[in-house]
Amino acid sequence: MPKTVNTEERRAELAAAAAQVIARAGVGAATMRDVAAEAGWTTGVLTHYFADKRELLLYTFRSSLAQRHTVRDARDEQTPDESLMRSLEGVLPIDEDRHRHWMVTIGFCAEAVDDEELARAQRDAYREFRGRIAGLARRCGGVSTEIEAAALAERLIAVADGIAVQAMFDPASWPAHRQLATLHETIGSLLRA
Amino acid sequence: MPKTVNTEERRAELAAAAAQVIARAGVGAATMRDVAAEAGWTTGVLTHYFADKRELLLYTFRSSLAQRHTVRDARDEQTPDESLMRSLEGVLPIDEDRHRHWMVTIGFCAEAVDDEELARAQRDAYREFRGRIAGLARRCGGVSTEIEAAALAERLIAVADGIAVQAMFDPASWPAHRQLATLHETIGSLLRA
Amino acid sequence: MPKTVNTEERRAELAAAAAQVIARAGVGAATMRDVAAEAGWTTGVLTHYFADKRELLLYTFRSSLAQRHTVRDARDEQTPDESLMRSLEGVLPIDEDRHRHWMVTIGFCAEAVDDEELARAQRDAYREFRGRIAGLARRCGGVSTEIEAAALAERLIAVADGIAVQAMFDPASWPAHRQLATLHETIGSLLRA
Amino acid sequence: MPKTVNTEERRAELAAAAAQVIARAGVGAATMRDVAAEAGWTTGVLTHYFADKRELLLYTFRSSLAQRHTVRDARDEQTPDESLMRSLEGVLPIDEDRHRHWMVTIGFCAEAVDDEELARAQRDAYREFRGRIAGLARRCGGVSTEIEAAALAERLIAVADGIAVQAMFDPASWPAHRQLATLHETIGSLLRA
DNA sequence: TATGAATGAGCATTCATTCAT
DNA sequence: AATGAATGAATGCTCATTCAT
Repeated sequence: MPKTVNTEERRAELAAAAAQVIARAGVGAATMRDVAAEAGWTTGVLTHYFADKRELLLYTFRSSLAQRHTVRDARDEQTPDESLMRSLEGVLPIDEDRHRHWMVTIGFCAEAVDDEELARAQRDAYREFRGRIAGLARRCGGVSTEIEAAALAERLIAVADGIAVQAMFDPASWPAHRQLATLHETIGSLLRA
Repeated sequence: MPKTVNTEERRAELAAAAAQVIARAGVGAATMRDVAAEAGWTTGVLTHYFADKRELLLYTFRSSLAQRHTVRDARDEQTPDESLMRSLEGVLPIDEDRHRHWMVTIGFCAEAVDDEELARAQRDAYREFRGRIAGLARRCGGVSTEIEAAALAERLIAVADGIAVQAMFDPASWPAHRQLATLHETIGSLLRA
Repeated sequence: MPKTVNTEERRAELAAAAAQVIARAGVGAATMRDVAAEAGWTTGVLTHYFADKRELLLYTFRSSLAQRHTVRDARDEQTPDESLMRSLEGVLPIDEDRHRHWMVTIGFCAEAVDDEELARAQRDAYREFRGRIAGLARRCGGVSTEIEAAALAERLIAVADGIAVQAMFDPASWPAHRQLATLHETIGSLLRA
Repeated sequence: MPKTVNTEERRAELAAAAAQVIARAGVGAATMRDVAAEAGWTTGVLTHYFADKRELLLYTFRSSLAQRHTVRDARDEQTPDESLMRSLEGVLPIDEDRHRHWMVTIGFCAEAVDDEELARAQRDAYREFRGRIAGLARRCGGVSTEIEAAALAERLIAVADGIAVQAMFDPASWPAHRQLATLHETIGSLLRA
């Protein structure tokens, strides 16, 4: 009986290595060799678990995304207000994981140009996140209709994303506490208005 | 008597071609050959005006940025409020030029990982823009100190960037008028609060 | 008590799969994986029964050859004239088996360059066939010496091979009945002369 | 003004190197690197003059074919009988050039499986040759119709090809003089009949 | 100034082969 | 006996870069 490997686990392991390399050196510099070496395997293993580099990248993006959701879901026993705020905080690059996820997202975005499937994956991820935030906003009260909730979600996400982008471009100006403070204040203003 | 060429003009022309290719196919797929072909020249010309690909990319980013500022500056005879709003609107990918600029920005960002000079260029661009917005915010009234103006600028930019990012990821959901409407409403809320 | 396998049968089975893949896609495209899949096994089985790909190819060639002889031998209760003609007809790619054998032969030949053992296998096969045809020619009458028989065999084989080669290169021009007619007429001329 | 290269000449030069490598080591072993090295260039040159390996192979086959025709054409001031015989002799691997051409042909044939364009190139080459031989046969007298000429051409080519194949498979048994003698005798028999 | 020929390092990918189970 | 995970060398090909003209 041959040795059997948990395929999904192995794929996740390799995707984690890919995310690491992308965060460290950029998508352009993330070669199959580098990813394999980062994971402690040879290139042959990479092609054994992923048809090609594109599939690895797609899986890495989805995996990075799923990981963030998992973290959030683990804390689900919270008030809707807390839940909403935690979800939006999850967007900010305030720790290594979230910073890495932004790197993967940017790299993925750069590769998604001219690739409909990758673009769709990104779009779907965004819509799913917007739906999630809209749902939480609804449960928080303050909006009465589905449409209002969606519009509010867009604004809230805009603020979080906007802070994240600035923090990615100018990390020195944006330590974690400033990102969080700015997020809370801006969202406070928005909800009060 | 050798033919004389306006070096800066030629560089700008080549950078425009580079921006076009990056927007169409992504940084990863933007080869020297493609850029040269897009400009109607051969690769030799590219290497004649730029030391290497990295320099071309850097110049392309700065050039794309400068072009946007030029557009804005041309309309400077406006009230401070109008000026502020126009500057923030300039961030949104609501026409081909601005969409292309975002493509260049994203591609540049993906390449800037692990390259301090590129990262600095991006950071400086951001800081310069923040300063500009803070200045306008000051002249609009409503904030009394330099520090308050900077903080407000950060929030305003966050909103504009956040909408832009969503629009880039999901263009179908974000036609120009929705981007503008959401920007105006969200910033209205912010200024009122 | 381990399962016992008839080694030779298994090797023949695998060689048949190899012949099939070579005929379908060419030697160059006949990978170990493809051959194993064609046979319904995994690559591990292939390497279990053959030391390496070269050995598989050699065995496949010999196996393909032996199969043709078996077919001929089964019809051995014939007059010498009939036997001779049937043997020469056996060269023509007029059915799937014989077409496949030519494919294997051509592929084998392409690989035999720079490989003395493979070249020898091919040479020996040819000599054995020539001897067989010479023997039949002798029994048919018309030649009196061993040497004359060998010379006649060479000519007869040349005709059959020559038709076969043309038929392989341009199958549309050479349906089975034309191959047979041309063989019979040409050999008729030769024997009459 | 840049250095200008005669593209066709360079392509022919590279194709000659490819033919050399194929004859020496087989198509399977003829790598781009080997061919480049044989020609005294780097791999980049190969891809500069040929889109890919397949195109190189196709060009090499056609080039090898054209070269043979050129040789024949150079001797065109001959009686039809001589012309016919020289053309058929041209098929035999009796010198290095013709041997190399057979190697290229066999390798090409092995690659043409599953590749309609290569197969067509080979088929067309054959038909063109048949037409040429039929034309010569007609001018020699002995056949009265177009159809008879074509049928005769097929037989003549069959004999020449058949001898060539045997000579390729068993060179030791087939020195040049034996190939020629067998060709002349067999074709003599055929024409007399 | 502009060309395009030439370089060669580097890439993703393929694949025969090994081997623990 | 059979599996399939893993290896890693080798392949075709890309492409930034150099440079003689």
